[in-house]
Amino acid sequence: MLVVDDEAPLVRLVQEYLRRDGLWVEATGNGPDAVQMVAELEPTVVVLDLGLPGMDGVEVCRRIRTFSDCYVIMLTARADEVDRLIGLSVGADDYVTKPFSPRELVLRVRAMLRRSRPESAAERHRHWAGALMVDTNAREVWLDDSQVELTPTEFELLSALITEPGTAKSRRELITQVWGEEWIGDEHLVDVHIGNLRRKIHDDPAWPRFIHTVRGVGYKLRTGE
Amino acid sequence: MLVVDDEAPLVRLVQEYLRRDGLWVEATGNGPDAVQMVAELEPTVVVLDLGLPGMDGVEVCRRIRTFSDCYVIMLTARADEVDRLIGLSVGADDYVTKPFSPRELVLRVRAMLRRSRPESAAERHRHWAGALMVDTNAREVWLDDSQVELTPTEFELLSALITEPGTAKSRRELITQVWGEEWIGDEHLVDVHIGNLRRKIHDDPAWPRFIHTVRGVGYKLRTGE
DNA sequence: CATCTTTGTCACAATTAGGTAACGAAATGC
DNA sequence: GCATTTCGTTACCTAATTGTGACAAAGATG
Repeated sequence: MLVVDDEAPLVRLVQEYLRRDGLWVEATGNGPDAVQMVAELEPTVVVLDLGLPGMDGVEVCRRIRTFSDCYVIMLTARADEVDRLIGLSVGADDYVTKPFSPRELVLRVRAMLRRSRPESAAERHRHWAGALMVDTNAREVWLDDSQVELTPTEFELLSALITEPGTAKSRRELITQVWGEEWIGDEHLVDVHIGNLRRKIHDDPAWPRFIHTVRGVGYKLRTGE
Repeated sequence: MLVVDDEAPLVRLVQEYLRRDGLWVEATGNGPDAVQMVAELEPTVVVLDLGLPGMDGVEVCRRIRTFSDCYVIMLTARADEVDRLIGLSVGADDYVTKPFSPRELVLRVRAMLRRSRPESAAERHRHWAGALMVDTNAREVWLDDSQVELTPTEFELLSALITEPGTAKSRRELITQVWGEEWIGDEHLVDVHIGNLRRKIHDDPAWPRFIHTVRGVGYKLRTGE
């Protein structure tokens, strides 16, 4: 995702909006740089201002089109310019006239991204530890083909352990990951939740299949059986 | 969805209406580009003006018909031309005479999209979760062979859930998808609409077939029964 | 074995989260 | 312009979740 515009405040606004949407946004203010960056970064979508200093937006778009088939959204100050652009068949995929609402732009960008990969976002985040599986997308935990119901805290705790299997995690680390950085309270709380968790996944602390106690430190989730 | 007309304001108006209806709309003002775009974008429906500069709308339609079986809606300025067109069997599927109300056009387009071959264009617009089916083109929801009437908000909410089945969605994610980025208000609103939705699809929160509550996070739509 | 430290378990009260109904405002349809 | 639908908010109720403290059990130390 690349934004090309010489008005810095506008760029910041757009960046802010798109980043909040979880997109990575690069930006530049002049045409030649833009072409260069498209070549190097291979963005999926380029938002391009028509009135750039140095190199015209139309020219930038044409150059980009010689080597890339990324989506290009043109920004233009005057509505009647859109007609001209369409007539010229510059190669842009969409047009937005200034002033525009950031929301509108975000919607268009998202529409582009949707088109670019119809079936990609469905990737799953699953972790296995022997017979135990944690699906962080569905927020489900399965043990031997049957689902285990966990509370939010228990789920986060187990996730924290299973994302780095075999690694011993201190109580403080676990608290930071599950309760957050600035949580204050007794670290003993971790023990209680580990206890509840163990009961639900039928894990015996004296003979653990999954959650092993690391004395003096904390806990670890051991891969394999 | 492609609109071909050389009157820019009209095109923008139509785009605005159709986009508000959740459709993706491309546009061009001349015939050769239109043929090109139909080939590349493979739209389900093409709205085509009869009086185009360069290439006649009839000719454009004929060319399109040589390689595509998309629906074509013809726009014509004079009502008596319609008869001539029908006589010539140009290959258009519907005719609208100018001046027309944008609403009328939207209705016709939607009718086309409803009719569109199930195995060609519509596949990505239909989502199943067991006995529940959501058709985002027709904006219809079916449950066990009978249609369920939903309000716009309910429909969007269900769509947001069913497009990523099995994935837990936070209230904020759902709000962003249904109400938009910058919506401010209580996230609890989601709960209320989920409640209404559940009643309409006969889903019991205590024993859900479709919409499952993910405590501490939000909701997810679970595929399978 | 005696003692100290660390870990596991239990019960309980406070809090939070989710479901539902009701209601006025806004939008929509006729 | 009126009737109806839809929407966002609020309030209330129930049930689940959570942190704490007390105490038992297990492990380490010498």
